Amino acid sequence: MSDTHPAIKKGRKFDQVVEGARIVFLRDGFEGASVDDIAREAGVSKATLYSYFPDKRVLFLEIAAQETRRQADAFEERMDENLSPDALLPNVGRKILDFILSDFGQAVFRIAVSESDRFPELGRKYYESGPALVTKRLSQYLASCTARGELAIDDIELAAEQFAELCKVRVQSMRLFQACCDIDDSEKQKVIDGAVHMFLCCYGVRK
Amino acid sequence: MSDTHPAIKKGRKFDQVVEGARIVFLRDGFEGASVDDIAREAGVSKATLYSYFPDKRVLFLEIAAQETRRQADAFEERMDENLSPDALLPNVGRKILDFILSDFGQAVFRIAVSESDRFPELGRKYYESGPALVTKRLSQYLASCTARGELAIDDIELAAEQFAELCKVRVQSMRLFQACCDIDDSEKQKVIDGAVHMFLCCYGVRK
DNA sequence: GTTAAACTAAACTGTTGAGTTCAGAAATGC
DNA sequence: GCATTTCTGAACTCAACAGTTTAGTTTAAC
Repeated sequence: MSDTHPAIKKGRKFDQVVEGARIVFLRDGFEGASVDDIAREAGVSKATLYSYFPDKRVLFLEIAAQETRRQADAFEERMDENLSPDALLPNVGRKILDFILSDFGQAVFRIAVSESDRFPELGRKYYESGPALVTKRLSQYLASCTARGELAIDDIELAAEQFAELCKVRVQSMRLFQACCDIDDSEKQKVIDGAVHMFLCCYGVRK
Repeated sequence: MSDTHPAIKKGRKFDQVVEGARIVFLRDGFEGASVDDIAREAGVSKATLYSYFPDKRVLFLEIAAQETRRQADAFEERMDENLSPDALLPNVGRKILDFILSDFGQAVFRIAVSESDRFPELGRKYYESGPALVTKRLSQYLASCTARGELAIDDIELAAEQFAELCKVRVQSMRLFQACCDIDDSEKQKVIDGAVHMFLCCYGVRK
């Protein structure tokens, strides 16, 4: 059996369908997206679309699962545990912040918030593959710093979540609610510096 | 002219309509809510509803405006500027956290996130009457502390936003994405204590 | 008790969108 | 070439929902 791919798919336009759905769902949400829109965006007939997916709901869940995986990939890289906090935290902060502000990060967040009522699993998966994953990786790093005596942290998981949260200051809601034109680089840097400074102030060991 | 009320309303069931719309919109969002649902919930006929509001959109905006006002009221009380930070901040933290976790706070946030694309003004109003208002009040207080020499803060607005953000640690996303059964009181207290401790660590003056 | 305003219930219109069907065209395998 | 699978497109069903209309009922003011 020369099956290269898992199982279910069996047509040449499968990927087109998925890609079209991705674009439209991320742009318009579940209700907002119409199947006709998706088919048009995918350059595919409705019948073809329905030959792959039994209904809109299943298609949506497929996309959502795929996107949470994609989200997880963006954070899966292990951090260099040997770097000192004041060298590594700014990079981590920048990465978190850039993700939050990216079109992709915004879209996924918006979808997760507004559809996690209709699809309870979606909210949990988003959380696991996003915020929870970040703080897990960060916790591991902070633990090794603490072990080395570079940081003095009591509740490591709380500390990790605090740092991640501090990186969202100002920018998250501003972007989310279009409360401001846009966030320039110096603004971002201010937030990251603030987060790192506050964190090290609290958990850093005096030299 | 013995007009007691502004202008537009002119029937006895006006308040019922608004109340019904409030319940259904906050529960189901704009698309999710049907006008028939609202009329049923309000105990009113559809014709009556349409005698007050020209269409669903206007009704929604009315509710949204009302709810952002309600949200603002929850934070409008001025803080006692004479209290020391370690006495006042825990109370502020508790208030923020309780609001975030309340059904009302959750519902309004969810609506703001998912409908601020369809109704651009809504997002901004939500932001102004919620997060922005909190940090504004908090900034005033922090400024007076700094003036008294009780705190040493460089960028006051940033500090205010940092404190508010620290109060959302863990609980905000957990509740939002139903990632955990529920948040008990000791958990809340841990988050607040963590926020206050971190904040004072960074901005408190050494005694 | 009369009258006018507010309200009701239910049927109606028009639209939109999910999902189906099918006759035929295009690609693919051999 | 020929056969099979995949895809098309357009027309279709069906249900939900926004908004309207109407004939008739309730409320309340005087």
